Amino acid sequence: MGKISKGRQKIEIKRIQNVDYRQDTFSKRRKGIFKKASELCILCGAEIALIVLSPVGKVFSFGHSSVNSVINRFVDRSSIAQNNNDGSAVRELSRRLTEVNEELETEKKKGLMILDDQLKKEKLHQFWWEEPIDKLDVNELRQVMVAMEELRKNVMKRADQMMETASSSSSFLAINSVPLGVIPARQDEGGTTSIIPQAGFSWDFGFGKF
Amino acid sequence: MGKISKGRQKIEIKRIQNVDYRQDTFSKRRKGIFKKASELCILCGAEIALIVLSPVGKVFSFGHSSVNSVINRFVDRSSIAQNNNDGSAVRELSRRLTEVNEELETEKKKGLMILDDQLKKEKLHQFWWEEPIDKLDVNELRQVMVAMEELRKNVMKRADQMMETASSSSSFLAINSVPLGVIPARQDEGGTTSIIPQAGFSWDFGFGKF
DNA sequence: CGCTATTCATAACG
DNA sequence: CGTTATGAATAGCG
Repeated sequence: MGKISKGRQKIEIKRIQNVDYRQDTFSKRRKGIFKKASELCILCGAEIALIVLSPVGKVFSFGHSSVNSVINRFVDRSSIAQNNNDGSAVRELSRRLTEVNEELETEKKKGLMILDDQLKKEKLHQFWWEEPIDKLDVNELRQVMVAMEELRKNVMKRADQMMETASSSSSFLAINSVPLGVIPARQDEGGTTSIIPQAGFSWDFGFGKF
Repeated sequence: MGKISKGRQKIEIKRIQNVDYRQDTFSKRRKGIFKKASELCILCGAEIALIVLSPVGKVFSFGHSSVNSVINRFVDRSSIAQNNNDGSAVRELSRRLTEVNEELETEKKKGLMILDDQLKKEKLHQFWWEEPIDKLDVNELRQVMVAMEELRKNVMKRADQMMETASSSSSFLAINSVPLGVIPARQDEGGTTSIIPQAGFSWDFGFGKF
């Protein structure tokens, strides 16, 4: 009866060469980081947008409140210096319009959704959230809404199942497609003399700690 | 000589009420999640966009390769066909914007009222759900990640420094600000009936594990 | 994937 | 913010 396992071992942070091992690690860590993200949101009321593109092109995202919301704000902030002259203002306006329209639509559907839920609250599991006064809102979804009994724990578990199991059904595709609201950005050429060397990493911390 | 510290204690994942404690936690965890993100990139060659908006509005972001790159792909289909730019058009746009915005507000309030009712019926808790979505772009997501070990360390180190002392220098902002610009969209068939949550939490996992 | 043994991340404190 | 004692996340395997 020796050790059943060597247990966790220290690893060097470098690309994992073995494909299988790499995928396994990807799954585990992806799960972990999403959990961290959600916890940060809940604990500190921060807004987060996390998008992970697996090496094979799968897209995973998490956001509070909504990935788009965070991204939009991120983009707005970054594009301020851009729209001064020419028709950029128009584009910006147009963009906002589309954005808001999109949101309106969502909002409407959401309203209907909520009402509908109330009627058949028996079957569907509805979840609650607390959050003092902030932007309370419900997301709309058109698919299997899996309830998560326990707090985050089960959430993660569920999410994982989803990720692991979910064998696609083309029918979903038509329904949930594009997250609208942001216009593809201009070529990101870091005319910026970034301290951060290439490698394609980019960091952006504002001032202050919070 | 009792214990010098109780050490880490288990905490409930709920909004931290104490402001100071919350900020401290925010800083620590933010640092942690960014580290996790970078590690995931390096270990598995994944591309990540992580944007964190502190409860106070500060923006922190991390991305590989570049936040924009990931975001763009995430929202790629959201292009808007928009070209003309004469005054009348602007006015019209502006008018509609206001119009839609008002409707949005109404809709939101309505939704909130309904939601509020719903919430009163049940015990408040978390509000979680997951949503399926289509595979944004199953195309080539070439995972070109030339992990540079040396560099990585420097980056992390640098990042840490920035996170720790971000308040000191204002030069960082100028240097690392993401050069995002709005660009006239290109035509897109669209046909996208997107149902993207605008608030609350949203999850989006593609199908499959990777 | 599930199970352990370990390394890591951090809640409490000072 | 730096330490310290613990709770968590996970690398290595089955």
